[in-house]
Parts: sequence; C-alpha cells; structure tokens
Amino acid sequence: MNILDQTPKIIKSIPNPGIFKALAHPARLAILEVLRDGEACVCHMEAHLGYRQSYLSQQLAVLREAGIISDRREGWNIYYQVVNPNIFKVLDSAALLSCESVAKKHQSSLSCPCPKCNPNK
Amino acid sequence: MNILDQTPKIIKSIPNPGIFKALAHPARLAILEVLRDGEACVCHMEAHLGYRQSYLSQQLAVLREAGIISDRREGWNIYYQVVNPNIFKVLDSAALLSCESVAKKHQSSLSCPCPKCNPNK
DNA sequence: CCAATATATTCATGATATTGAATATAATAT
DNA sequence: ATATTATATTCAATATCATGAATATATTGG
Repeated sequence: MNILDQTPKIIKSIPNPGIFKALAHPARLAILEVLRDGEACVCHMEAHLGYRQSYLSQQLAVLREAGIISDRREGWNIYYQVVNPNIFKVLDSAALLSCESVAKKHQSSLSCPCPKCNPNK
Repeated sequence: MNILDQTPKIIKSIPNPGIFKALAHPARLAILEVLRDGEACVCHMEAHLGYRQSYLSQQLAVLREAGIISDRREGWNIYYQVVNPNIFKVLDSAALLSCESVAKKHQSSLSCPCPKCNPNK
C-alpha cells in the first residue's frame, strides 16, 4: 500500500535539510555559541571570535536566510538573536554525538565597542 | 583575557560541523527515517524510498564516513543501522524548528527481496 | 570456474559553497 | 553636507557537493 494513497493516522515530519546546511560550518556554529548568551551585535562577535566584519556579515546572512537568526537595529548597531531557542537543542544533541572542544582559531584580543558592552561611555 | 590562557572551569563543547553536513540532504534524511525502525539493507531502502541502488550506496557512504551509520554483512545483504540513536534527537529537535510533511518524491511500489522481509522463502 | 545477486566505487559534469577583497549602505555626529 | 561608525553586499576565484552512468567487488549457488 502506498503511503500517498491513504490519509495518514500519524503525521510524520522530517527536518528541513536547509537547517543542517546552515549549521554545517564552524564559523556559523561559533556565532550561535555567542548568541547562546542572548543577542549580540556584529562588533561583539568580531571582538569575541576574531573574524573580520565582512566575513561575519556573510555568515550571519546565511543564518538569517535560513531563518535561524533575526536582526534588530538600534542606532549604529544591529543586534542578532536566535529566532527559536530550540536551535540550541539541535546543537546540544549533536554535540553529544561527537563533541569538539572550543579551540577558537580566531580568538581576538579586541574588546567590543558597542553601547551594550560600554554602558558608561 | 584570552580563553586559551587559562584552564577552563567549564568544558564547553560544540558539535562537529561534519554531522550537519551529512544531514543536509533530503535523501540522507529519508534513509535515516527508514533506519528509525531498526537496521535495514540497501534493497529495503530501494524498495521503500524508490531511489536507485547506486545512488543509495553513494548516500550511505556519506553517512558512513560521517560516522552516523555502520554496516554489517549477512550473506548477500548488507544491513545498515545508526551508530548512536541520539542522532534521532538531532533530527527530532530540528523537525520542531521547521517541519515538512513526509511527501516522498520517490515512493516506490517495489517490495524488498531481502531475507528479513521474506522469511519463508 | 561461471552466473546471479546485492552492494560499492569511480568518473565526469554541472551546481553550489567558501572566502578574500573591494565597495556600498545606513545611522549618527559635527 | 561631510565624516565616522557599524554593518551589508557584490565580485571573483577556488573548492566542494550532487548526481547519472558505467563499472567493480563480494557472496552464494551451481
């Protein structure tokens, strides 16, 4: 019997492969680790991850187009946050399978200049 | 302060991007849905998913090389199973984010010829 | 050994992803 | 208006992925 010939009794669902495509990249995973602590602007990620701004912007665009993160402008800064915190369940369950320690290639010594990081300026 | 300069108090871990790369493909996700019910041989997937044998074999190789599935020969047949059932937690949490109904493109009308599917032959 | 069955690999081509470099845009301050 | 700051986009070169076609391997049974 063909599954398409009948009204299904249970609704099975499969994930959208696009989610995994967006997650299949070390820089984008690093970005999401920053966003685990809440929203962050690009300069914040620049300071914490050490990637160049335009590179981060490209990777943020991939995550944005995949519907994983959203952005919000506040003056000069654009703050990013995850659309659905359940994304961290995906990351955490995947980390259980084969984890890698966070050996940041691009650890930076810069400090973030954004207003959130410098409230008294 | 650089994270690499100190002994970390907590061990953070990030998932291996290779896992997501392997999952970022509809045929491979369909294969894993078949394996949700337990081990299955290639002809079983051929019958249930309608993909050609050599195509399935290629996709199985990707999942195998990613360490997601393992194989076991029994006579003519090679049975595949997931290495770690936690992979389904990854799939399920991702499906919660953006689910798609199982509209199988390649639903086949073939029946599987393997001994497990035909115990009395 | 030969034939049949189940599965795997290789090859070639087109499509897509990666990433550095350069440039563009948008908001603010002067 | 102009300069500055934060961020985004475009372009081009390279690398990787997707996939059909053909072929190879391994097991079993004569």
